[in-house]
Amino acid sequence: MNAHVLQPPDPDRSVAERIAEVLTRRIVLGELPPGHKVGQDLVAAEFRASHVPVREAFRRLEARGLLVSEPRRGVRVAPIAPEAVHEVTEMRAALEVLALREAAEALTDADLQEARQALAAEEESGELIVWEEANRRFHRALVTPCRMPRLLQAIDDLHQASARYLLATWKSLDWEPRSDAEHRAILDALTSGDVEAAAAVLREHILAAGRALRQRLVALGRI
Amino acid sequence: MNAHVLQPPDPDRSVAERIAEVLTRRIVLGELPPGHKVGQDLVAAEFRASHVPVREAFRRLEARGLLVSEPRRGVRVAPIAPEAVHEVTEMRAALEVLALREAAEALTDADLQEARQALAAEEESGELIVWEEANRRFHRALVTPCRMPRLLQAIDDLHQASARYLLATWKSLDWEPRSDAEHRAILDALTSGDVEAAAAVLREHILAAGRALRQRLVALGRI
DNA sequence: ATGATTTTATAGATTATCTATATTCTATCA
DNA sequence: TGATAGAATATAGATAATCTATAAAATCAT
Repeated sequence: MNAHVLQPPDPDRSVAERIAEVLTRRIVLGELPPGHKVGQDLVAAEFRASHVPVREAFRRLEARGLLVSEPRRGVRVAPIAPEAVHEVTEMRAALEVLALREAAEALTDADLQEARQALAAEEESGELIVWEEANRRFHRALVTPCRMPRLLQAIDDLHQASARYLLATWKSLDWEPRSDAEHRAILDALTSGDVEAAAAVLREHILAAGRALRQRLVALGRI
Repeated sequence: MNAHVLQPPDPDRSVAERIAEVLTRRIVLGELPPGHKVGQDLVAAEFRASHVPVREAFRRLEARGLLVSEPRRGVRVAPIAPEAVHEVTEMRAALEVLALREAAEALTDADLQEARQALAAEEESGELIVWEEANRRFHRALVTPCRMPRLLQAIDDLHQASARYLLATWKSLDWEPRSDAEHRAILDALTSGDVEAAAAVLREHILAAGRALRQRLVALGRI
């Protein structure tokens, strides 16, 4: 019996991969809140799958820091704590700056064009989730040319965590479109070939965004 | 039937975790060479386990970069390439420096004492593998106090990769004990409270070791 | 009401079985 | 003889039914 009613069959991707993908999206979007218990049998039933690929998907998300697993007690959606925001922010700053420096010499006009388009998409976006997608596109355009798969994967994982913190903290309601002046400054520096200036702005940009997020999160905690 | 003949039963750790641990050790030590095909049924038979926890162990090691998985073709031990050495080296430099800076204010005399003991163990070691263990102890002592679990996990994973590259490149035969002057310089800087100097030396130390490793690996490739 | 005890639900794992694909072996033909 | 198409085999990925141990919930006795 072919089991994949909801998802397209797609023989090139394993069931575990597809489950991991859907669960990732739900966690990042906040549909599954922090601390939420994710029962393997429930997920298996939903995806018309057995518990084996579900457990494999759990292991993937655990490695990415989206799920936490307690022995004999199953898995839960990772909590959102100010310390974790700080951690992810600092790691992003360190690794994205590294990636940008490594990408710089390989950076083509097409890459810069992609970043410009992402920036335009940010400025057009009226909704947080749309802005966040463009934001990720922008950052990714700058680092992808470094061609370091392990580094890029680590940055992607951290970005996912960041996006989750952002969406959980600023609900679309009270979010207002931001100027993205820093993104523009990074692009200008890169266009004029000043990689170090771009790296410095990128670093401060990530840290500032992290600080804002952390403050807001602490404030929410006090309410 | 209780299945655990070789490993102690230990109900607190899952079968998957124990398999992952043993496979990790084998890959790091080079007992399983790069490119080696790891058959799930073979591993399952060896551990007297079913293929389910074996696959979970595979997912863990895949996330750590020790295994690579091709759909429908199973998993292989990750290759060792000069580009990967460069990548891991740069990531380690970035993240360990971050961790050291964050750890600095929490660094106790006990931590420094542990680092000193590790340094002594390095200098006493006549064998590469013993030295490597002490080396990891040293680096870990400096970063652990930062209390950032995600960062520490990432550093640990990178260290494992580094250790694998080191052991694969310098077979114990042609390795000679090294002075570890840089480790001593880091310790001296920290003892005198100069965190920035320690961070600078740590960074250069990691990068220099990475360069040496990479050069040797490229040379081996040319033979 | 509360603490101890039973019940229930479920995580983790096994075993047998199934399908699809990669690989290997073999036989055929140029 | 050598390349290649096709059959046979091995195995990855997955299912389903079942089992044990434990954590959580419900029940009962005090």
